[in-house]
Amino acid sequence: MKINLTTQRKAVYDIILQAHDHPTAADVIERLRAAGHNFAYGTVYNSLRYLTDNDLIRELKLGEAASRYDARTEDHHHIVCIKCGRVDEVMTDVPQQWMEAVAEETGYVVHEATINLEGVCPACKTSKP
Amino acid sequence: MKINLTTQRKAVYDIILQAHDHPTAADVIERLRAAGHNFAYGTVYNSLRYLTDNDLIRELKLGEAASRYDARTEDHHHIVCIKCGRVDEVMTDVPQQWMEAVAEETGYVVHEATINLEGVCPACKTSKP
DNA sequence: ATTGAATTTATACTAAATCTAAATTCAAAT
DNA sequence: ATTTGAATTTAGATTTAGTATAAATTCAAT
Ligand SMILES: [Mn+2]
Ligand SMILES: [Mn+2]
Ligand SMILES: [Zn+2]
Ligand SMILES: [Zn+2]
Repeated sequence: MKINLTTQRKAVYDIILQAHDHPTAADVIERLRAAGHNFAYGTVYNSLRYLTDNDLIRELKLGEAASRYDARTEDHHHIVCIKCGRVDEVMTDVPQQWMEAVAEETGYVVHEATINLEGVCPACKTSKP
Repeated sequence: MKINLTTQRKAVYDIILQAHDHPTAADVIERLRAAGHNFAYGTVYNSLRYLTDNDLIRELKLGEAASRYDARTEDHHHIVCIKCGRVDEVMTDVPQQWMEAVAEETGYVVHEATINLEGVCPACKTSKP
C-alpha cells in the first residue's frame, strides 16, 4: 500500500530525520512540543510504528527501558557509553564468516544479527571522574 | 560480601539451574508454584536481581518485552527462532579483530558486545507451514 | 532472651506501550 | 455540492514488566 504521510506522521518523521541521537518516544514528544505540535500521546506511538513498519525509520532495542528510533535504515549496529548514555553508530559489519560459523553451530538459518556494544566514549575517556 | 542463599533465593536459583530454555520471571514463578512454592511476586524479582548482581545467573535482554534468565554465566550469545520463539545458545565468539575494528571506528573503549541473532531453528525448518 | 540487620511479604506505584471507542478528516462516488 | 465510508486522530483506559514502600518475619550474634 502507498505510504500515507499525514501531518502527524510527517512531523514525527521530521524529528527523527533531524535527530542524531537515536531519540526515544518521550524525546520525540518533547521535541514535537518544542516545535509547536501537541499530538495525542498514542498518535506519536502509532506514527512511530507506522514509520517503522514502512521502513522509513528503525526501532532500536538497546536493552534500555524505552525503544529508540533511528532514521538510518541501513544495516548497522550501536554502541552505548556506560558513563554518559550517548549512543553512537557502528558501521563496521560483523564478518560473514562468523555468521556462517553460527549457522553451522546452531543449525539455524540465520536471518540477522543485532549487536549492541557497551563502552566508554571518547569524551568520557578524557573527563574527570 | 558473602553470598546469602535464603530458601527463596535457593529455590529460584534451582529453577534457573534446571531450566534450559532461558525462562522469564513469569516462567520462574510458574515453575516455583508447580514445585509447591508460593513466594511473593516481589521476592522472585528480588531474588533474580540478587542472583544476577552476584553473578550466579545472567539476565538476558533479547529485545522481547520480558527479561530472560540464564544459569550459564560464561560469555556467550543467543539466537531466537522467529517461528517458535525458542532461544538457543551461541558459543561461537565474535572475532577479537572485529571488536578492535569497532574501537578504531568509534573511538570507544569497548567493554562488551551483546549479540542477539534471529533465524529459523532446525525443527521449524523442516515443519509444515 | 534480646537485639537488630537482612529478608520477605502484600500492596501500591511507575514507565512504556497498546487498546478502545468516539470524534475527525478527507478522498471518492454520487 | 452532498453523502459516504475508510483511515486517522484523540483522550483515556488498560496492560505488562518491574520497582518501591512499609509492616511483619526470620535469624544470627550478642
Ligand atoms: Mn543508528
Ligand atoms: Mn544462554
Ligand atoms: Zn560518554
Ligand atoms: Zn523454531
